[in-house]
Amino acid sequence: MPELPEVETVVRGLREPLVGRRIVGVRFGKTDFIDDPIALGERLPGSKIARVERYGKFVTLALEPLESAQSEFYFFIHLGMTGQLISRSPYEPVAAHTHAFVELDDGRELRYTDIRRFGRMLLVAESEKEKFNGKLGRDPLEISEKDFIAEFSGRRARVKALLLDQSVLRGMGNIYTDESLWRARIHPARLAANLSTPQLKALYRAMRQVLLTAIRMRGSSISDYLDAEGLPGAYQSRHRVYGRASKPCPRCGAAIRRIVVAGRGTYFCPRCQMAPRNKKRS
DNA sequence: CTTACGGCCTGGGTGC
DNA sequence: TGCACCCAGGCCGTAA
Repeated sequence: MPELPEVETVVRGLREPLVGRRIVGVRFGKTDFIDDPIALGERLPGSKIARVERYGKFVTLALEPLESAQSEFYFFIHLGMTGQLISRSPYEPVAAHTHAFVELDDGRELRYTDIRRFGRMLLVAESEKEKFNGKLGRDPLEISEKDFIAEFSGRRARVKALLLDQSVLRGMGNIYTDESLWRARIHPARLAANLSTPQLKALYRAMRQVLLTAIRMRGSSISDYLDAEGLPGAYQSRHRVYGRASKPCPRCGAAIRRIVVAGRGTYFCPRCQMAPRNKKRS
């Protein structure tokens, strides 16, 4: 499931095949994951891809204005849980559940495959971009330690819920949240406001370390995730708690537990990550 | 305003 | 062999 490191890996892999290319056509299969498929079909052809960027868990293609038309606009693509965005030759066989084809002027095409269709595609005009981006919080790799502490220390929500909240930090998902909390030795159900400054500093460093290492290892392939060339990542071999219920904690040997926090399956070490003192039993 | 929670979308995997 | 059910991430509505 693509989170920040996977999306970053996809974006890096798409720059070579996409930047500078002109879109010559688009074709869609099912379109229920696209905000306005008609607008996409009308506006993409003829556009030149100026930049490929990551914004939280979104891949964004910055499109130069059409010769006759107005301002720059952005093609936002969210991979959801099972989305893949892969550059292919049109002669290669088409994977099942492929629902979008973006044809390029060099004869290749960008294909979007998504088994669940929890992903999303939309066009955002330059004038709407600020408003759209305003709904998302800071990038976990760009926020300063000071701002991170300020963001968390006043909040009474569970620390895991805050890490997952895209309006607080853009890009964290279930895997990297659990891995970061384990590394920082913080129980996922702790209230953020109850964490000490040293604990918040440890969490900040753990989050950065986990994300940067995961990017270096090209993300985690635990279900359907593949990068822009169709290759899996390797970080799943470095997961310390995620998906490891009842296996030993790599640090202390205690059995990893799975609970539900913030509505998500949550893995943690009950010995390294001490439960909150006054927590309600559930 | 902040937080918690249930429901919805879809379909592969699991367990009976 | 079939099939009901669980679960995933994001988002929205509702309630406290």
